[in-house]
Amino acid sequence: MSTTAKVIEKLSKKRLRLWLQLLRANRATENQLRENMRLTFDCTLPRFDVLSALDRYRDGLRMSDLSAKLMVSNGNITGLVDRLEAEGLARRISVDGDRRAMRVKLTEAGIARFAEMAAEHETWVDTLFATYSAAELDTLTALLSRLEEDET
Amino acid sequence: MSTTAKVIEKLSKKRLRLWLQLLRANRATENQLRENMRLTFDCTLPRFDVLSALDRYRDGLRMSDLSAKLMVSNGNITGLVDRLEAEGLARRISVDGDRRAMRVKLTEAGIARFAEMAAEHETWVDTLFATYSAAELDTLTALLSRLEEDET
DNA sequence: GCCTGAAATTTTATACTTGAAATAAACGGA
DNA sequence: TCCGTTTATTTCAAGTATAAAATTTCAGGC
Repeated sequence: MSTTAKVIEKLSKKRLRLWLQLLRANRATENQLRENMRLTFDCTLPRFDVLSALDRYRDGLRMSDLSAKLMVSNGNITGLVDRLEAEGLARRISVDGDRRAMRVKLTEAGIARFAEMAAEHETWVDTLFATYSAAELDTLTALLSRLEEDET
Repeated sequence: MSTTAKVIEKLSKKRLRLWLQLLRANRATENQLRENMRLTFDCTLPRFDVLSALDRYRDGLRMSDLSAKLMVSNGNITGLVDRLEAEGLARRISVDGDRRAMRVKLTEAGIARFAEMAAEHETWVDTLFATYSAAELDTLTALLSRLEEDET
């Protein structure tokens, strides 16, 4: 095998190794946060994610904005918002000028609930990512941001 | 606010930012791979993950080994192995000396099928992670491996 | 004003996932 | 041996997720 081929092969192995590591890192973190969220707030991670997006956009978000931001399917968002509405944490508001669309907003209860959750959530993340220095955090974040390009 | 408090606050924000970025990177990658896997092989990512683990351990793995390695629940593995058995790609073999346990192994068809998939999968990963240099791949992998410590 | 195609959301079927309960077998003393 | 505990797996109910089809509405050309 040529020297070039060996380098390419090695790169390929390194890429695969990184992908598996990324998967494991994500799963380990999600498993911890899921458990904390369930035990402390009787809430799931997907619901927290929706609340988090809605908290950042207090004017509300379209269903399709939510699915784009969270990178999940439309049908998935429909179900999640249904449950959050049933819990009284969010509500659908019709958009005037477009009767197809829906704007989803946090209720007052939703805002308050999310604030509690976010505070605890931050401490959990602090613990889970405690081993990283500021420089390492920046490095990791910058490198990972390259993976975001969606090519649909 | 004291200088120390500011530094802590900044670290906390950086950690949260990293976690969100990790989530997005993982989701973007999984979404791409899932689509490729479905269109090319009519297969899901979870099934591929199980096949991959079984391919590495040709002597077979216990159900509980599979759930530990893939970091998913026992019940989840039961369903996945059920489907892989129905497809003829894996089989359960009783463990002698312990009638509670099951050893799961790839069938010949499973070995062949996984080989095809793995080859294509590697090219997809090559594409998705193409922007990283060898050094960056190593850095990322090393940094992410710190998140794996399960504290159950 | 009508038609055609695109857009926003929901519905449906199926699969994945969890946590908890159930089952069954192994194990370790008294 | 018997009993209580632990271990391995499955079952179950509920929630999460996707892809594809269905609905409803919009928007532009004619």
